[in-house]
Amino acid sequence: MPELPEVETIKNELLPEISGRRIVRVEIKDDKPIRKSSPKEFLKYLVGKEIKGLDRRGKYLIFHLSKGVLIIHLRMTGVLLLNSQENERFARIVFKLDDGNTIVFSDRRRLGVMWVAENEEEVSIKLGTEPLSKEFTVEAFKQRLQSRKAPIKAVLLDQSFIAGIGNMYADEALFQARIHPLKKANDLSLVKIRKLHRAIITILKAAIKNKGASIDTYRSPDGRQGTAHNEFKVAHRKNCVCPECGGLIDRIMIRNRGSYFCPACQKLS
DNA sequence: CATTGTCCCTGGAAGC
DNA sequence: TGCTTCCAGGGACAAT
Repeated sequence: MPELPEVETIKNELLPEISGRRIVRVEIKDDKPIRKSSPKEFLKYLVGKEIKGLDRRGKYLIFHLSKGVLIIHLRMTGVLLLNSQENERFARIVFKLDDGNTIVFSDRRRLGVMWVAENEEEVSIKLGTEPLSKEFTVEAFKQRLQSRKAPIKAVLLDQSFIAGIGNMYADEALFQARIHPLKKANDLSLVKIRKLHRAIITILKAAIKNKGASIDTYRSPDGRQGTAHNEFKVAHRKNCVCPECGGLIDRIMIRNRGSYFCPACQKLS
């Protein structure tokens, strides 16, 4: 599932290949992903535009065009493949570039979305702090946690609180900080807040270095899997042995999301 | 505003 | 073997 490290990897790998290229054709095999305009208007907006840049904001990809932007969210099973040679059974939208390259948006479960807009403001405005930016300080983190009495796991998944963390990396960060996922956010000690702040940054950076995690269908644009999931200690490891204490990893539901943690290492009290 | 529950979506796994 | 049921979870949305 694409979270911040996966989307960052896609951005890093795609940008040098498509920068300065012009979109010459767009094939819509399935119009479900297209939002906020008709498929016809979507095509008209994109064809002829040059790709000037590519940014990530939270889990969103922002393609900067010669005029306006293309915004893509991959949700659960979306991938962007460059010149895919695979039999693309799940190809939804195909972008053809002026150098012959193609970008294929492929999405097994059809939950991914994309739309064109004048700028990225509508996305930026609703998203919280970027965890890998200078704005993400212990002080600001602590300040904002004070008004949250929900479980810390739920708060980490709130994109308006902090942008880009999803289920996998929230579980990993909480384990590294030894915090129970049900711990109330405004009940964390300063020591725990510092640990969690550090854990979020190190977990995300390590995952980017490993080109993301391929737990489900995730692939980078060259079709390869990431390796970040090989280093997961608790995420998606129910009934596996905790690498720290040898106990069993448990899984509970928090806000309808499976939360993996070590009951022995991550105490609630 | 903060919080929580429901819905979308479908292939693969699990169960019978 | 083949059918049915369940499961995964990001984010929009509504309700409280």
